[in-house]
Amino acid sequence: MAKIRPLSGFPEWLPEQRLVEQRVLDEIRARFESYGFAPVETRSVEPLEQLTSKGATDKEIYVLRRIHAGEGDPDTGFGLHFDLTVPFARYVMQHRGELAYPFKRYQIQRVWRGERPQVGRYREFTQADIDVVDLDSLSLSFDAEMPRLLAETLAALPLPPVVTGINNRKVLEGLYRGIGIEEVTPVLRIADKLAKIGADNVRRLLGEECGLSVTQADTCLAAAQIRSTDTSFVAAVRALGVTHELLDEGLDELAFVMGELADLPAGSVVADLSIARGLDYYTGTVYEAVMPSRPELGTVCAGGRYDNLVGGSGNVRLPGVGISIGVTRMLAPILAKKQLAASRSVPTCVLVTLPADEARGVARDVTRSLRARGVPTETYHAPAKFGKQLKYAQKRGIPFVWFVPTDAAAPHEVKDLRSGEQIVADPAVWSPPDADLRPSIVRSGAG
RNA sequence: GUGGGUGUAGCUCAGUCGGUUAGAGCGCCUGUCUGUGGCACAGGAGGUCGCGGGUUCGAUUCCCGUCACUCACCCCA
Repeated sequence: MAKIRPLSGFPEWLPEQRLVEQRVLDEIRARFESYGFAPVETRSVEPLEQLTSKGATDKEIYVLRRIHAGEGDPDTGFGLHFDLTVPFARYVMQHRGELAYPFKRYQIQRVWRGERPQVGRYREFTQADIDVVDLDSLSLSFDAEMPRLLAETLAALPLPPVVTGINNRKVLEGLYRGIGIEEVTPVLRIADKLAKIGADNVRRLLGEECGLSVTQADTCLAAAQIRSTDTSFVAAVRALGVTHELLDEGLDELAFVMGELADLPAGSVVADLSIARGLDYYTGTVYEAVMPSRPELGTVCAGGRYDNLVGGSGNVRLPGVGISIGVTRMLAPILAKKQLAASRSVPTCVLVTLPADEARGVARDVTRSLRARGVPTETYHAPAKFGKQLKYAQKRGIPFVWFVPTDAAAPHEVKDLRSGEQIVADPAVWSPPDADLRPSIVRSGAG
């Protein structure tokens, strides 16, 4: 029998950690719904051709296979989804006649990637996605709604601050074409690495790997270094002296988005012209969010506009824009280091003690009464010394212990385990302070 | 997929220059403090030293392989 060990890249949590994750997921869902996004859940698997088309080719996909399949038998042709956007595109196509447009949906599910795990990189993790799709054309105002909702959601979470960088593919593509670059994609990839490898390396690689002239490389580098928290990036790009139709279009779009977000708290969004987002299906606005205090985590949220992901055949055209929150990436390192934990390992707020078997009836009545008032309550399972029952509550962090009377004449009492204070209480009316009703999230240590 | 590091108790780690019953701290369980927890003290459970093979009288220790974990590259939430 093999030893029981954790599986790398498949994080699991103790209850006091899972409680934090659940709270975060609840908060995200509430924010998504406050903007009117409708809930959707898709199946965990998609046909492999669905997963491998759409330009997302180099994702490591887990393939489904029956254990009793024969040696030469093919697999089932299904794979676990590696994101929520591709399944969503399939979902929209499948139900396109039944949905109301623009269709706004949110989807919070696990996804799987068969990559080598590392810090902040997992093989099974949770994403929280919002997307909007519309028929034929999609209003640019949704490009601005995404980072707004994202910023609001992240600000409400018990996590370090997150900055969302915004760019527009058309700006870079137009700019590159405007200076005579034919092969845009490899230039995008290298420019995207600016933050990681630095300006000198970007300049060198643009020359070595893309064959750019010194002036071309300098222009690309200068563009990638443009950042602004308002619309002033437009002037900075214009100053490069490049003109191209696509560039103008991209600048207009990005300026609109940044203008729409001008009221957000300072530092929550920034126009960052180095962001390219790999070579996926994005066609316009792109987003990439990072935690400045945890740069090693990399991108914690990402997304963008895709005009051709949904549809692509016939006359059906469903452009979309969306963003994905990397819940596991943001949370897992913090949970693992116990920098955030729940104040108790169980939801229980009150433990009703059981002094003797004859008291079961009374204990049950007290428990029921508390539960009816919304207080998570459990009864100790067997008559035992109070010391043992108190310890049961203590170890789980349950804040209150209820003592049923040992003789009919005596009053009920409730004890606050933290202060040690014990008071006479009426089971029909006593309630804990609101703050103690549910486990709270506690920060500890540095970070 | 490529390269480096590491595998001893639930956790963090000692240790064995190859030699009888493999250790510590924390955690866990029990008891004592006349049915009210935390503290203290006393006791206890828990390990085929990752797995397979080789060398040897003898391997947890040395060698090879393998798997797992981990770090970096690639790529990404």
